[in-house]
Amino acid sequence: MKTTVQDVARRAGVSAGTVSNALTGKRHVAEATHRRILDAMEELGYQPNLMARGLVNQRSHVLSIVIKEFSDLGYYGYSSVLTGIQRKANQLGYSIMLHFVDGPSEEEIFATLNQVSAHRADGVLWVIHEIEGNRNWVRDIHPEKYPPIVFLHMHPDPALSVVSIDNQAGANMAVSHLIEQGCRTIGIITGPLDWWESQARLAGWKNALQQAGLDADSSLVVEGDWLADSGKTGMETLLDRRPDLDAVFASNDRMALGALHTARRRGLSIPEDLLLVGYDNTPEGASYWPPLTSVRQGLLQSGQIAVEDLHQRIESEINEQTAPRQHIIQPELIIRQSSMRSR
Amino acid sequence: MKTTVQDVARRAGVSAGTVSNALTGKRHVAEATHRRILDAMEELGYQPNLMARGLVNQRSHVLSIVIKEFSDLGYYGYSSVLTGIQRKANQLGYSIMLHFVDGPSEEEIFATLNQVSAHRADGVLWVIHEIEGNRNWVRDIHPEKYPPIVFLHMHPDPALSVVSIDNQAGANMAVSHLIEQGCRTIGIITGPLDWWESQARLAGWKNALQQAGLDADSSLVVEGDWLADSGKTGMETLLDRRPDLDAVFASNDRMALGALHTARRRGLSIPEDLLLVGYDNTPEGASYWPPLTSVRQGLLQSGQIAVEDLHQRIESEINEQTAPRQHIIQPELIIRQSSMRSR
DNA sequence: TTGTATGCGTTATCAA
DNA sequence: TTGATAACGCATACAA
Repeated sequence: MKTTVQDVARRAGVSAGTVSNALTGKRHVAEATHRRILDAMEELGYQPNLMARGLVNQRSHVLSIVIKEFSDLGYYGYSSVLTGIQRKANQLGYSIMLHFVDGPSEEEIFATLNQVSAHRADGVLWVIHEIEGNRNWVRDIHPEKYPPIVFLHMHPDPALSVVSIDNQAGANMAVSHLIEQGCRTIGIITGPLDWWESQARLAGWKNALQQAGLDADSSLVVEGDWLADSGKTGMETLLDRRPDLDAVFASNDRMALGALHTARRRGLSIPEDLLLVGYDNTPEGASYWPPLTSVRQGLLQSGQIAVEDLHQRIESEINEQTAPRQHIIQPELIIRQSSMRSR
Repeated sequence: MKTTVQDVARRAGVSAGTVSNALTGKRHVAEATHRRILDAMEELGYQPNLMARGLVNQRSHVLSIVIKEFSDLGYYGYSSVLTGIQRKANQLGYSIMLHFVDGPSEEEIFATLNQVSAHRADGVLWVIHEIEGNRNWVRDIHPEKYPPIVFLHMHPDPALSVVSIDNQAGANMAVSHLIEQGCRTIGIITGPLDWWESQARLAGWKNALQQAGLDADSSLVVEGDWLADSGKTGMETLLDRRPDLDAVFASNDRMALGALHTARRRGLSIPEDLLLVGYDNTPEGASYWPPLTSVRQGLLQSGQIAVEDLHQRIESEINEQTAPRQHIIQPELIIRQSSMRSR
C-alpha cells in the first residue's frame, strides 16, 4: 500500500527510472533486470500510485459518469447503459467515477462539472435525460475548461457528441404493429412531456397514426410520469374518454403494468378486448399477464458506443479537436401476447 | 483545466503557499489577500488538481464500490444501496469510484482489489452478495495492503465490518403473517441456495412454521434463481406437489411476479385461492394484480450506515485500528392485497 | 541498457 | 501573516 518505485528499485539494485521502464514497457530493460524488478515488486507487494502517475502523465484514465441522483439507478434503462459503459471502459483501461446531480439547477450542474475536472477525469459521460431546457448550460460552457463530454439520451445536436436511441422510430414501430393487428383507436400514455424522449415517442405515435389515416386526437393522449401509478390512472382516463378504444401504447413498461392493472380491475381482457404495447423491454415484461409486447432499446450498446466515441475524442484531443459525432441507434420491437389479436 | 496554484499566486501577487492556505483554510490569510486570491482564481478558472493534492495528503477522498458486474444494477436492491451510499458519501466529501467483478474467481477479486489500492481509495464498500465460499479470500488478505473494507449483504462476522439486513427475521415476519391469515400449507420459492441470503430467508420460513407447529416439509421448498421465470416454474412445481397448498412465500418480488403469472394461468385466484408474499418491496409490486405484500429491506439506510462506518474507520485508522462493527438492520412487512384473506 | 536530474501540482515545515 | 523550500510517487529527457 505504501511501497514506492524507489523501494522496488533499491530492492532490485537498479534505479527508479529503470523500474518505471519495466512497469510501462515504453523502453526496453534487460531480461535479467526485468525479472529482478518483477520479483522485487512481488516481494514488496508494490502497487503503482495512480495519482502520482496521473499527475506526471496529465492523464487520469478515469471516466466520469454523471447521472441524475436517486432511484434512477433502479430504472432498467440506466442500469443497462451503465453496464455497457463499464464493459467498454474496462476494456479500454479506464476506471469509472460516479457523480450524481440532484435537481435541475445549473449551479449544481457546474458544481459537479467542477468536481469532475478537479479529478482531472479524461472524459465525461452525461447520462441525464434531456428535459426542456436542461441543456442550456452547454452553450455557456468554456469548452477548454472541461474534459470532452459525450451526451446520452438527448436530441441529436450537431455541435455535441450524442448517442441516442431513435425514440420516434421505436414508437412508430410499436403503433404500426398495433395498426397491423387491426386496431383503429389507439391511445397513448406518454412520459412527462417536458422530456425529449416522451415527445419523440409521442411524435412516433402520431406519425404512425396519420400515415394510416387514423385518429390522432388529443383525447387519445394522456400524460404519465413513468411510474406504474400513472399508468393506472392514464388507462382509467383513456377508457373513460374513449369507449371505442381498442389499443394502448404505453411509453414505458412500468406504465404498461399500471395499464394492465386498470384493465384487469375493470374486467377488460388483454388482448381480447384491448391490445397493449410497452417500451423498454424490461425483463419482467415477459412475466406480466399477459406477457408484454415492448420496444427493446439497445441501451447496452449505446453505452459502449458512447465510451468508444469518448475514447477517440480523448486520444485525438492531444492533436486537434475532432468534430462531434451523432450516433442514433435503432430500437427493435419484441412481440408478445399483449398485442396479439387472438382470433 | 490547467491553471495551477502557481498561476493563481502570480496573478494575485502572493506565494503558492498562501494560495494553498486560502484554499484549504488551514492557516489564516489576511482578508485583503484572500479576496485577491479568490478573484485571481475566478479570472483564471482555477480548479484544484485532486491528484496532486491526494499525492501529498496521502488521502484521495475516494471511496471504491465493488459490485458484481452485469445486470445486477438493474436489481432494485443494488440501486437502493448505491443511492444510500452516494448520499452519505457526498455528504462526507467523498467521491465514488465504481468497480465491477464478473465471475467468482479470486484472481479477479484480487485484480480489482489491486486496482482499488492503486487508485489509493480511502476505503472500499463490498456490495457483492455472499455466495458459498466467495468470502474465503478475506482470510488470505494482507490487511495493511488494502484500505479498510466494509461488507454489505453478508453473514455477520466478528472479524469484519458488516452491514446486513436481518433476512431471517424478514422471512419470519412474512410467513408469520401468512399463518395469522389462517394458512396451514405454506410453500417457499427460495433464491439460489448457495446465496447466504437465500439460506437465511429459508431459515426464517422454516422457523416460523415450526414455531406454529406447521408442516415445513421439503416438498414445500422450491429453489429459484431470483428471476421471474423461476417463479413461474417454482409455482408450477409447488402446485403439482401439494394440492393442499394455501400460500406461497417468494424470496423476491420478481419471482413473486412469476408465481402470480402461473397462478393466473392455472385459473387460480389470489388471494381467494392462495395467498402470496414477496420480498424486496419493489415499487412495481404495488401495481401487480393483486398488489403484492412484500418485505421492505431498508437498503438505502444500509448504504448510508456502511459509509458512516467506513468513514469512522478511515479517520481513526490514522491513530489505531478500530474494532470491526456489525450492523444488522431490521426489515419491515408491507401488507397489500395478495396476502389478505378476503372473507 | 541503465542512471541522474527534473518536473507534474499540491501541501507542510520552517523562517522571516 | 507570508515566502521559500522540500516532499509526495512517478515518468521522461538526457547523459553515461
